Amino acid sequence: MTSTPVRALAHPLREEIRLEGVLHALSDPMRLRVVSYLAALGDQEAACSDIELAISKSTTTHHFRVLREAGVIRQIYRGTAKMNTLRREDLDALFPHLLQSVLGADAAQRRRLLG
Amino acid sequence: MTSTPVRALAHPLREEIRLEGVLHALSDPMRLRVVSYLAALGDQEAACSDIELAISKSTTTHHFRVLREAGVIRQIYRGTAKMNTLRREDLDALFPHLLQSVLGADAAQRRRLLG
DNA sequence: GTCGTAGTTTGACATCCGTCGTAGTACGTA
DNA sequence: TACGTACTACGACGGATGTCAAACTACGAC
Repeated sequence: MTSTPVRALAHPLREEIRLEGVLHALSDPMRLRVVSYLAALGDQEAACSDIELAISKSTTTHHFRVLREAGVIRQIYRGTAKMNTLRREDLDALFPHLLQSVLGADAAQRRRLLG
Repeated sequence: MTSTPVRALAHPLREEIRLEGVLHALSDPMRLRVVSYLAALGDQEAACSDIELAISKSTTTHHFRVLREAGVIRQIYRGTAKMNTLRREDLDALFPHLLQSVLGADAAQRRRLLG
């Protein structure tokens, strides 16, 4: 077979993504850090373990799933790793500038609280 | 006395407002409707009862309090009514364009799901 | 086949959340 | 003072949430 789709992951279609779900997904500090990290990578993929969150593995899994089910990130398996990317195109099409302004707000707050 | 500040309500200072709190406050459909309603009014105040939500009075009180404590709205008593306004200036200063893009996203989703 | 790495699943736990109804408080007006 | 309006406070309830530890699965490399 050519690249059997093993261990497929459920993602909402673009039209199934809901604003409330996206906002809720982004309202957790850990998840916001993940999204900010992924945004900084551009199109490059990141494994779940690439992002340093001071929480257990199972909690990490949980947060990534919330982000995926809200339609914020896309996840695919590559060997033993699970790679993540932001669904920028889908989010921008549905909610123009939303992601950008949330990321900007996050950066602003970080600067404000730590700088 | 000249306008004794009876029944004062606690509001977070601008610098106490947190992005996660704002996003969480906005991630509930009822609260998003309130914010959208207030935004449409501009600087004009609205009483809690002006907004038609199909929920009980106590739940309405709860949602307005969440919005106030997150720093999204300002509430003051005027006689028996409690008037609400968006804290646009504070939010725009902290998180430029965030409110605008969330409101735009909300409008877009409404159009998409109902139009 | 064995091992290590990466992530999942399950179950538990405390907390928070959205909701309600009932009873209560504050205020304006008659 | 009595009444109606507008909102609050309290207590309850079911369900979601964030967290963990322990046991498990999938994959690549040796």
